[in-house]
Amino acid sequence: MRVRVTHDWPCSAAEAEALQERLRSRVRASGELTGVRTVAGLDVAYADGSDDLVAAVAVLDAETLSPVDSAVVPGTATFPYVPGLFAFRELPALVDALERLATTPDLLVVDGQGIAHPRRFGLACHLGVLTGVPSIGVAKTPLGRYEPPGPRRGDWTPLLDGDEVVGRALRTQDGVRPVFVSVGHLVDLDTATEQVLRLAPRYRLPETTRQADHLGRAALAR
DNA sequence: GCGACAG
DNA sequence: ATCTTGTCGC
Repeated sequence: MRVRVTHDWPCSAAEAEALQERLRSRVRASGELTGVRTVAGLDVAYADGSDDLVAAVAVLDAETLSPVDSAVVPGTATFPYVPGLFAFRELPALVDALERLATTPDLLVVDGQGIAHPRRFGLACHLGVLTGVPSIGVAKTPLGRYEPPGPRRGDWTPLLDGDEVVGRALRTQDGVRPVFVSVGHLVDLDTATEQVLRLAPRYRLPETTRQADHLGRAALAR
């Protein structure tokens, strides 16, 4: 698929924050996603503690969850890890990987936050805006506060930043820790929740994320 | 002001 | 993110 990078790469934390403030206005946190045929999972694996990394994208059939396309590319993180600016570590390699895809997925499922971010512009929003493809963030740990949801698959509670609802703590399987779902771009929170549940019929994390994770690890081992 | 803080 | 032992369950 083709990705339109519409901005210069920031060279400092201040520039990166300013870019997030600028791009956040392009985010559309609504939409119901009719006719989703394929879903992409995006993940990055790191070589030990270094900045060498592998970006992996796994595209699955939305119905059967079987693989239909994938891309795995090596890269290097140029930004230090700073919560809030996390996207700038993984973005370049993930964009490379997306560009090597033979197809254009109908939905992006990103390992990290979307709107649930100090400036409402997490990695999932950034990728959604750059691609114009609907995106959602599924994080393993929250950036905001939440009360534990009920114990059953499908139970959820709001994820809060102050008094603002920025996402949901969602139980994807009975008795497992919740995942943290937030809107990336061109979808509403109900739809995002519904998609994550559909993509996680058996395990805590969506099948898209798991597939991408496996691809990345396998590439690191070589 | 201080602490907490996606991967 | 990544590093680990043991343990539980299909």
